[in-house]
Amino acid sequence: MRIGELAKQSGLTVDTLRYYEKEGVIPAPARSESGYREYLPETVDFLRFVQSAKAVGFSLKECRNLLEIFHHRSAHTCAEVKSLSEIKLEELDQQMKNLKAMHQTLKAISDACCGSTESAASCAILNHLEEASMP
Amino acid sequence: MRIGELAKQSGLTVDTLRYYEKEGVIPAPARSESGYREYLPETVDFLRFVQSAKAVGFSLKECRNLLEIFHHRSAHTCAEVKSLSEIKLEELDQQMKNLKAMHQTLKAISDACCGSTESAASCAILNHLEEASMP
DNA sequence: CTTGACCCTAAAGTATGCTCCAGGGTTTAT
DNA sequence: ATAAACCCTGGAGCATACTTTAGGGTCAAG
Ligand SMILES: [Zn+2]
Ligand SMILES: [Zn+2]
Ligand SMILES: [Zn+2]
Ligand SMILES: [Zn+2]
Repeated sequence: MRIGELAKQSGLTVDTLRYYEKEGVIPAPARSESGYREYLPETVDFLRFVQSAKAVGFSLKECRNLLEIFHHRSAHTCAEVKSLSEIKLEELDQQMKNLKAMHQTLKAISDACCGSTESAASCAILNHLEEASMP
Repeated sequence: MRIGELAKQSGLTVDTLRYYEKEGVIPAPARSESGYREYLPETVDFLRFVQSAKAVGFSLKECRNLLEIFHHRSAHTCAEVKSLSEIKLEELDQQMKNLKAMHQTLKAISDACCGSTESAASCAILNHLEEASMP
């Protein structure tokens, strides 16, 4: 399979595939005489794995590490894999907390604004942003 | 006030201040004979405003726009300001939803893994990532 | 045999928000 | 007068995940 076909089957672009190769996410495939990349069918599975991992928040570098584990799974443990998941879950949690705090603060400020089409000369939002104390 | 003093009072670095100037976040100040930036005291307030806006999720570019409004608030309306807040609140909401969905998916996958120190040859996490169908 | 579709590389560009560097003046205190 | 501390500029570097560009081979169909 050449890169265009792999792109079609994986839903990624050829540019992305070459980028993933450069970044070590997918292994460099064999080359034809003319220098074309020749992929094995299972590469599609690897890419699906990567896309799934990305979809739950893993960075490309983390996907690369996960895929490395996937490649020789018997040399790794469930504990190791689960630990990576739990770390990521914690990160997601933290990010949600941050967003929630931002949302709450902004909501409170926003609610204090009348929203009228009069001048913003004494707009509560602007006032709050000016006065807010950041620790 | 020179840039070092402004840095101290605002809690930002001189590099950041010069960067903000280049990006149009804060106006270019007057210069001394020797070319040093000479800031007015209210610049500290502007920077506090920017930091507050950043803290509730506004990007630097958005902070720049908000500060522009702040600078001649009487030429703008509460409706305009509140609209910007509400758009940002929506964005924060969307980001939280995305994170929540990622978290739920990963949590479910993670819970299916035994976490043992045995081989990951049949790890539920790896299996799920490989099989997961992404629409 | 030519045209279009496909493939190759290295390098630069995009967006965000800084941070650091080199090389060189200025101010301030001792 | 000299050294520390401060200021200046332009440009590069970092992290992330690609995308685009430029210039140039290869392959398959008609
Ligand atoms: Zn391994
Ligand atoms: Zn208002
Ligand atoms: Zn205006
Ligand atoms: Zn497992």
